Amino acid sequence: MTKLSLTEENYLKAIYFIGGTSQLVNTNAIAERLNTKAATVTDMLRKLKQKDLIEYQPYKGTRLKSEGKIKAIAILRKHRLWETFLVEKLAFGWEEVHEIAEQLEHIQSTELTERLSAFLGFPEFDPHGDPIPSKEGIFPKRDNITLDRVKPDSAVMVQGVKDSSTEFLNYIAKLGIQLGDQIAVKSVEEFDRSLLVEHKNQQYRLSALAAANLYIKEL
Amino acid sequence: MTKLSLTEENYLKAIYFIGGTSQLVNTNAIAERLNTKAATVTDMLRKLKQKDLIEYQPYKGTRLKSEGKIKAIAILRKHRLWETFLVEKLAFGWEEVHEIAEQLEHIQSTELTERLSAFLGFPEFDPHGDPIPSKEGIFPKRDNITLDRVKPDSAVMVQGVKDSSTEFLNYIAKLGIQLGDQIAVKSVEEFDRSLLVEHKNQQYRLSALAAANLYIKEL
DNA sequence: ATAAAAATTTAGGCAAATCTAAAAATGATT
DNA sequence: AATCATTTTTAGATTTGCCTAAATTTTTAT
Repeated sequence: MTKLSLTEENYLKAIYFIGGTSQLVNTNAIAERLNTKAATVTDMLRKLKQKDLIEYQPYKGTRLKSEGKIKAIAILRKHRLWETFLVEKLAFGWEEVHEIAEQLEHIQSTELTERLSAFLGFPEFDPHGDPIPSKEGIFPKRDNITLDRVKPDSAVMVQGVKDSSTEFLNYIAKLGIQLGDQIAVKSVEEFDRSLLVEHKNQQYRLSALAAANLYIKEL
Repeated sequence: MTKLSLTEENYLKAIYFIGGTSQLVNTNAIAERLNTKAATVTDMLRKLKQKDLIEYQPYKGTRLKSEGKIKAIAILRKHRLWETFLVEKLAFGWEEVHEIAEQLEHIQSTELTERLSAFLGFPEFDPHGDPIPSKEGIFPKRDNITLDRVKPDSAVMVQGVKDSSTEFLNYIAKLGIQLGDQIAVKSVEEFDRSLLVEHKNQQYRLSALAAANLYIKEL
């Protein structure tokens, strides 16, 4: 129930993204993700432990405790709701929204979060296709098939991206791939498992890596 | 162009609210508004002066310089746009929104601000009836205020009608409303934004639609 | 198994924003 | 014009989040 500082929230979020809700997370991994130094992370881990938000044994790593998980998931919920708002209501491109959502996710008001969710029609997935946890912290189910799992000659619809780095988003933006698009897989190259696909009446080749980062639904 | 800290922004805003764009503002007045101590304010004033955002002579008070004015007005613009969003899109009551808007006003993204404004239909007044400065920092003229933009407990004079259909003119004639009449707004109903007004020693209720079509001047 | 490498923590400091208490400047009053 | 009250600033600390450099622990490799 204690109100966390913006920095504390970002640490919880980082631990959550690296290790999820159960895996041990290294100090250096956190430092790298937050562009800070290991020594700084150690300081903060001691503080978060004292607030009972994380488990932490010096030299052994850290993981979220239940209070920490709740906080981290609540921030994620806000982040994805705001991204949905930015894309669906303000017509931002889905590559542009992350930075702004990073700020908006720290706004403190559960009332606001819930009204925003209602305004957006209680969305379960954000514009990247990532699941939006409910206010109780439950994630909606989804078929997690990626494009690289698909047999040749199948038609699929793009449901989301796994890798939401700017690089990847830019890449697929360049190809013109958007949520809801249909893609037909023509063939798969034995050698490097790259795919020959047909998309918007064009044929081109997608690397295995790119395909592995596109969530799809088979049609 | 320099990015200001949240605290610096709040100081500029406070100076703006107390002294507007030209009046000298006392250290104590700022301390009171920000619930802080005079000594703290002195420190910050020295810092803001160094950044050339304010004029400041020890013991003499402070006032905004042009850069400071621009920043303060930009924050005000964001605050009022967000309030409009919260009330009009998320159906908050207009008493509840201030605290949330205080947080949202610090989100850094001009792109976001401008798209929000567009999404709201380029509003010129917020739900309290306060003017929303343009992105160039220009305040809209108050001439075109309609009765629905007015705060409760304000007295106004009828200056004209927006809708000049026979139906509307007949309606206000039936109520006995004429140009130059004084109307006092007693309260605004949350539910449908209808107004309880006092006019010619009578109290009655006006719909939000009727109020939106009456141009008024605040007294 | 032991030394080298890597990861992590400790120690000591710095900047921002805050505070209290004391000193200084201003202004108001006789 | 001298004093007293008020306002403001200065001085010295504190907290938070961050840093570098040195010390320590863990892991890896000979």
